[in-house]
Amino acid sequence: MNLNLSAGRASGRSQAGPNPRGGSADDPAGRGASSPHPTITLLQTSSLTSVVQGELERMILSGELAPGAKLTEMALAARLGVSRGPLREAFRMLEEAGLVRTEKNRGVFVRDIPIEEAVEIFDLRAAMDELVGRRLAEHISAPQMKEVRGLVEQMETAVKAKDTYHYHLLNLKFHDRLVELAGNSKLTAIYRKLIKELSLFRRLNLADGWLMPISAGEHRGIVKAIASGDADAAGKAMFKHVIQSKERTIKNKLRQQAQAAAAAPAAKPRALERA
Amino acid sequence: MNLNLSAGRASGRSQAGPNPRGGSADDPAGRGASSPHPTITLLQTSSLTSVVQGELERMILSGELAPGAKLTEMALAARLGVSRGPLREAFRMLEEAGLVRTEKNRGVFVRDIPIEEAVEIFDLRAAMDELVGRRLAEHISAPQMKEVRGLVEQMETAVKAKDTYHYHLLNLKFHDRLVELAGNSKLTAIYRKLIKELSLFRRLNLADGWLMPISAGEHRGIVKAIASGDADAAGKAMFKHVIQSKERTIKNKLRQQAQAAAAAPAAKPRALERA
DNA sequence: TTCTTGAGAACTGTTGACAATCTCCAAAGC
DNA sequence: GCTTTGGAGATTGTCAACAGTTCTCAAGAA
Repeated sequence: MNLNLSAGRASGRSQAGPNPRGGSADDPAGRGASSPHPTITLLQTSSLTSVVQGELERMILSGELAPGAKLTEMALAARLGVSRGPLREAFRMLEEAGLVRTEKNRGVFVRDIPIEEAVEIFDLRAAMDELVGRRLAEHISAPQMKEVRGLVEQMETAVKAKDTYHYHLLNLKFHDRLVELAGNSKLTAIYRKLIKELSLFRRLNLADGWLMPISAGEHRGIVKAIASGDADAAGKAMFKHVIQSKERTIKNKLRQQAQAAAAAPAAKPRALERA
Repeated sequence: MNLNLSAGRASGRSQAGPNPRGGSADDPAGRGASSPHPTITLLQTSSLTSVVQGELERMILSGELAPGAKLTEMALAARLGVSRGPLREAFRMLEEAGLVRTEKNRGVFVRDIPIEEAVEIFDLRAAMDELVGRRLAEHISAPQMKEVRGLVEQMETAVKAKDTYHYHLLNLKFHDRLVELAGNSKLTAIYRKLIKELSLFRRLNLADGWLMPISAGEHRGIVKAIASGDADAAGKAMFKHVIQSKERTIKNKLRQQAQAAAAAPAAKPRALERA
């Protein structure tokens, strides 16, 4: 759960503290008495906008707010225990981050990443990861190398256990850590932004067991290339891995969509679309 | 209702407001039907927040609001003829876009890109442009090739005329167009965001004539590599060009900073920093 | 039946006001 | 003289209310 994927606020300190584990059962009518989320009451002094932004982002990335869902201002404001002002400011941040889209006078919706955009993101990520591979081959330290190898071993354990969920988390962590170790904070920030957007696409198909061994094998190749110090080889290994990951993901998605279409031929698949 | 952006209040000097139209052509809403009058579509798609965001972005990128400058809510709201709400929403967008930074209870400031971050941006841009070069070598069409060659020739004309200003504009256009022609909209969007941030760094030193011929020569090499259809060569040419551009820019900046420091030895260089 | 129409509800866009916090400056204390 | 303290002014954070637009849905007409 504690992937290091939190988006730090540029200003001031990023909120640390206990993980908000909220069973949002309360339906608040009155304001100020007790907020439904402990994080908010705890940080009333801190900027509500930033807390709301983080909470909305968590809800979106966890799937609690699914792609296409409408985010009604009044309902969300009541649920989070804030007024519409900070909420709207948070919307603007999420919009700029690519997680929601706004239609004037109609509302804010969780963005639905089309397959074409996912392809673009993968291609872009491949170029970025190629840079990462090169950099790491040149600059990685021994303890860092050991850490990365540890992640690969954990992943191989997950493969043997057919534990797709943990493999997924470890895979995210592995790549995130590699990018981080490349030492370019701008690259890291944009990489994470892209991963967040991709998660809006991958939602349906994060678990697909038979792909794990292939992916895991590529990871071992990446680590080997980095360890060899051959910048070009490491870059190419990263690039190819992302591209192949793209092809696997896309193919998988198409197959799932076809299955879904076959299973429910007449049912309306998505009623919220507007061309 | 009233989009009057003139300074109506008596605070400070009354200055005729800049024309709100124009600005960035971001129009993500894109309703399908074509409206009979452009004014109608304008009102349908643009909220005050989006107009203010565009106007602030224009002011920042043009240097009217310099890096480090404080953006006081009330003053700006009065100057733009809107209330603080839309202004604050625009602030959040600009913050996420990396153009301003926010300090809680203290205000919003135009961001000052440190030299380390500029280096990171250049390195990232190099990786992205390498992808651009590869893609173009594989997919560019004949008319597109002709258009790009035209831009290079215009730049060479500017070099001969020692017209640094137009060379700068053409250079931006050249690279922007190449990225656009690569056909990856996500890549294009992020590239442009990076360029905007970089402009906050380059502000001081966009005009430095003697570098023009070198840069122009590299452009010709890039075009040649793309035309040859050799993806690897084109990618490498783009990558190297950006890296060399980075080194020229950084070296130039350091030299200028040293000059400035020598000219004003005792003056406090930056009083606004707070760790 | 099917399409149009219009009133009411629901929602978003915008504004002004109140509360909390920070900044600045002068007066008091060492 | 130097530091501390306290209060006024200025600025930001948040909220509630008003205004304008879109949506819903039932009634009426073709």
